[in-house]
Amino acid sequence: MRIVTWNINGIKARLPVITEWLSQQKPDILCLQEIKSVDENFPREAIESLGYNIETHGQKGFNGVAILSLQPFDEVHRGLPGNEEDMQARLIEGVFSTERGAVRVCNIYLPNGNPVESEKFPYKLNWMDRLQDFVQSRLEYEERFILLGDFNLIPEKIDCHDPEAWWGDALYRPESLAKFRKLHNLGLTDALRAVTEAPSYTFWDFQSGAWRRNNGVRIDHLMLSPQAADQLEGVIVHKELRGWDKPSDHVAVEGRFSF
DNA sequence: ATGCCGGGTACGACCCGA
Repeated sequence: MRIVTWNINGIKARLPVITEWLSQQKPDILCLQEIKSVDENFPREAIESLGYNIETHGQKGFNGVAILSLQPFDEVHRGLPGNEEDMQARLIEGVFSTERGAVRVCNIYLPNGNPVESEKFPYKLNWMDRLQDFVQSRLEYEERFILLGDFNLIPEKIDCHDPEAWWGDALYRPESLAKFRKLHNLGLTDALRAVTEAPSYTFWDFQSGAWRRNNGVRIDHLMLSPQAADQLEGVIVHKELRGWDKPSDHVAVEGRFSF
């Protein structure tokens, strides 16, 4: 099974790129972040005509996540528990059947958190606390569980073209990384790091010629339960997508599994 | 280093991203 995460920075603007890429690659599951669309306006027909089932969790203007799957969904869950006041659409989870039981795919758009002095940074940290509780409860199922998406977290120095410049940013500072380590230490495997020690950026800013200068960061991740990690066959960062016409600033990251 | 880019809303700037 091929399972992909991709922050597409607006479904409306990115529809031509997405349909072209789906036609070429035909992944089993494509998880999108930043659809920037309400559910009613998601361009379902263009994607359904390629054979995909679609579940969305959108909101007006910002955020929003979706899962596209060749296989039908057994279950769908929307939203991160733990704060009834939080209206931001940043999590959708799908459960799928295989011959050997369930695969649970949880797609997240973790808050950016900048500027650090604003209310956005404590919101990020609080969101990560809630995610910690959610993932801990999910791992109790002892299933093939994949937590993937735009984490807005730079795990290590190697994941950043210019660590000194980024240090202190909400994506790369002690409070953020402490919570990321805590999540990791629940027993999750960082899929990309399980297969390579090489720098493997997933985001290049639109500004300042970041792509041309390879000034990138790795912030899009697949984190695997032990049951999923045992069946990991490889990870592909689809870097070429950043060079397409009208690209997202993020590229797709694919995990290949033997289930 | 912020808002140089790019998308969204809504139609003229302003919000947001990382």
